[in-house]
Parts: sequence; structure tokens; C-alpha cells
Amino acid sequence: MTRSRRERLRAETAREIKTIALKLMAEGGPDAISLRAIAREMGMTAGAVYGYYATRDDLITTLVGEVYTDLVDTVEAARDARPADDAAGRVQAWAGALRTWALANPQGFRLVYGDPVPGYRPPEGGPGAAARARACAGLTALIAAAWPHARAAHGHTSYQWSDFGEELGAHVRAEHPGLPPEAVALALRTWGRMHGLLALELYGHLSPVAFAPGALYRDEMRDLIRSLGLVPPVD
Amino acid sequence: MTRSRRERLRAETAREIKTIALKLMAEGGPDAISLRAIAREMGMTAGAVYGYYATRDDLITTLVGEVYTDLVDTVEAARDARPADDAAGRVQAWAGALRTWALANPQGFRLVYGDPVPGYRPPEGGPGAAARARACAGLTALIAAAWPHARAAHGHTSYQWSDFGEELGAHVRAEHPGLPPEAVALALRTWGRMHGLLALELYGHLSPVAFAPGALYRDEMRDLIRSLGLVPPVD
DNA sequence: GCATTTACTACACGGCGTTCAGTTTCCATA
DNA sequence: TATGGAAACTGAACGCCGTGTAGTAAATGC
Repeated sequence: MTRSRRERLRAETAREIKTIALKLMAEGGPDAISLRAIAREMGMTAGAVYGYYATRDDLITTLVGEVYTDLVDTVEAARDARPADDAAGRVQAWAGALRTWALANPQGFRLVYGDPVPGYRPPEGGPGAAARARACAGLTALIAAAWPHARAAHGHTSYQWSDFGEELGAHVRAEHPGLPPEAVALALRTWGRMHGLLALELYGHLSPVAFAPGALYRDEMRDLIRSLGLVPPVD
Repeated sequence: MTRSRRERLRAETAREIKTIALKLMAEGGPDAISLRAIAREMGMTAGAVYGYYATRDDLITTLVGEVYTDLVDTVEAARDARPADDAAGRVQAWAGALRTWALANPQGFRLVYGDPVPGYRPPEGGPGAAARARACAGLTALIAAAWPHARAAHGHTSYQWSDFGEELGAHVRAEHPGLPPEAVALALRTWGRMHGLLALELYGHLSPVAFAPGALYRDEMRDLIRSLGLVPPVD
């Protein structure tokens, strides 16, 4: 059962490829991830990498999954550092951790949410989809906690469960019985609201016109929390 | 004064290069813009293009400017189709035109707001900056019209003019005397709010989990308009 | 008519993803 | 422990790419 020496070496090499790829990405952005550069850094030939990843997009897909998972781990941990009954604090913690992570890993943000690479199109399933599902579920949980206060302002729209992905809908109905699809819509809108300013900032569209992006984001998140019927924390 | 035949031909060729570049982009995304492909399409050599644009990034920069300008023209036109005293309608028109344009020109949206191309970094000045300035000014004008209703909810944050770009600040103070910097902050937050869901949708992050992105965007914009102290139009 | 400027070609360089035939290295089994 | 076979890797190639540079053909201005 213990993996053979060959398998261990193989796993180690695959790991090293990913590590170097992430290093190259951190230094030069997602486009700097080239199989040739990775091979060069490892003292190998470009062709050798094909023994581990069938194509460059396969490697990118794996990286997207890992980075996305790291992001979701981070925001979930920040959220769980607040008590479960502090709905506003948990939203704020999630949002704050998201920006902190994004500023610390700008290229990772681009990898996950941008055009990872020239012609890259994310595959349907895969690790990226799992991380995204976790993110959507996490956001919906935040909204579920706030829903008693938010329903007055956001319960009048009309959505059906069929407006959302099979998996997400099933998860929400199992995890939050009685929560209407309107709440999922609000969760996804919340996602967009967190994403907007961050994307503008990280792609350099904000810096020429605004020198205090952190304040903008903080106020936007406060407004979001207020819009959920909650009271924004003072810190 | 009338431009010589040489100059006319030259301008025509430069125009053709841009047109073909936009066609390639519409077909295969911003990364499909390659000087060799353009030259091939024109029956020229790749090197010949260098007579018109010093580098590929120069061409990209020009395209970003043109596409961005087209976008701003579009949203401004939609806004101006509503009466000047219909603040809510003008916000809605702007937002609606933005999404319509983005769905009609998805690759243009990516060109302007994403990583236009592998190692591309937008230059400081240039046509893109001018279009962005127009967009920010337009958004601020929308907020200025709503400010009497919005100030109660959004006037308590603290910003200074130095928190914003020189040019933007000067423009706003000239155009909207008495408008505080908090309104500019609100305008930029509004920009982010419009951008977020759109970016998620156009980069394919929404489609696996939400099948009614238009409804999400509509409701988000309604909420935005309400948050500005205005009454969302019914249409 | 001629000299100059302009537009363009042809070619080269290095980098990229990807493929493939051939070689080396390691492991399990006889 | 020797050997057969699999796995890992090399080296070279193909066709893309951006970008220079030297040379050529044509249009222009005097």
C-alpha cells in the first residue's frame, strides 16, 4: 500500500512543477507560466513536463484549483474566527480577508478571476469548480444568517431554484431549509459587489483616479452590510 | 493643407490594421491579436506593420482607447436619452447600456478591463486614460444628480480631494461646485458595483451557478439606485 | 530626370507549446 | 543477481509568436 519509490519521486516532481509555476506566476503574472521556463528552472527539458501534465492548460487548471482553494480556505478561516451569531462581523471578515488575500496574491487573483492565459478556457468540472462551489456556499451561508434582516429589502424579487446551478441549489436547500432562492440571488449579488472594486483595483483601473482604494472598499462593504439589514462593526 | 495622397494611404492602412485587429479580437479574444495574423490578413509581411505601430503593445493601447471610447460613448448616449431630471432613470440607463454593450462586445470588455494580452501593461496617459476619465466624470455626474438624496446615507464617510486623481478632482469641482469628495467616492464605488457582476459573468464565473445573470444585474442595479436615495423605475 | 523619402520584403533570432523517436535509468521478477 | 520491460527523460523538429535589420521597389519633391 505504501507508495513505491517511483511514485514518491513522481509526486514530488509534479509538486515541484506546480511550485515553480506558482513562483513564476508571482514574479511575472500568469503569462509567465511557461513549460519551457519551468523545465529550465528544474534542469529538465520542456518535453519532460508532458509526462506530468498533458498540456499547459492542464497545469493551469490544476493551479487555478489550488490557488482558488487557498483563497476560499483563507476567507472561510477569517469568517470562522468570528462567532457564528455575529452575522455582520462574519460578512466583514470574509470581505476583508478577500481583499487582504488579493493584495497579497495579486497574480493569483488574476489567475483565478481573469484570463489565466492567452487562449485558456476553464473546464467545466475540476478543482476550480469545487472551490467556486465552496465560495458560493460560503456566501450563501453569510446571507442565510442575515436573511431574517435582509428579507424585507431583498425578498420581493422573483427567482426559482432553476435559476441556479443544480449543485448549489441542492446544497442550499439541504443546508438552509426554508431559505428561498431570493437569498441565493442576494448571495451572488454580494459576490459581485465584493468582486467589483477589487477587480478594478487589481487590474489598475482604480489607481489612476483613486488613491484610497482600501477606504472605498471598506465603505462599500459597510454599505453592503447595512443593505443586508445588519449593523456594520465599528472596527 | 489637404493631406497628400501618401498621408491618405497611410491613414487608410493604419485604419485597416486596427479594423482587422478588432475583427481578430472579436473572433478569438484579445490574445488573437497578433501582428503576423494581421499582416497575413492584409497580404503583408509582419515587419511592415512596424511602420504603423512601433510595437504590438502600441497597437493594443490604441485599440484599448478606441474600444473604451466606444463604450463610454454608448453609455453616455443611453444616459442622455433620459431627461436630465430623471436621476434614477439615468443611472439605470447607464447601467443597462453598460451590460448590453459588454454582452455585445465581450472581447472588448476583456480588452479594456482584463489583461489585454500576455505581458501588456497599460501606459499612464493615452487614449485609455481619457476614456476612463470620461467614465469617472460621467459616473460622478450621475451621483451629483442623486447627491441631495444620497448624502444622508453616504455623506458621513471622510475623504479629501487628495484621495482622488488630480484631473478628476479638478473636473468635479469645476463641474459640480459644492459637491464633496464623498460623492466622488460614492461614484467610484458605484463603478465597482456595476463592474463586479459583469466581470464575473463575462469571465464565466457566474454561468456555472446562475442562469439568470440579467435578473441578478437588474436587481443589483435597483438596489444601487435605492441606496442612492432614488426610486428605481419600474421598467 | 534625379535624389530622397517612404513602404515594404526577406531573413534572422529567440521564445513559445507540442510531438516524437530514441536513450537512459530504475524496478520487479525469474 | 541477471534481465526484460516500463518509466523518465533528451534532443530535435514543427509551426506559431514579437521584433529587429538589411536590402529593394516605388512614389514623391525638386
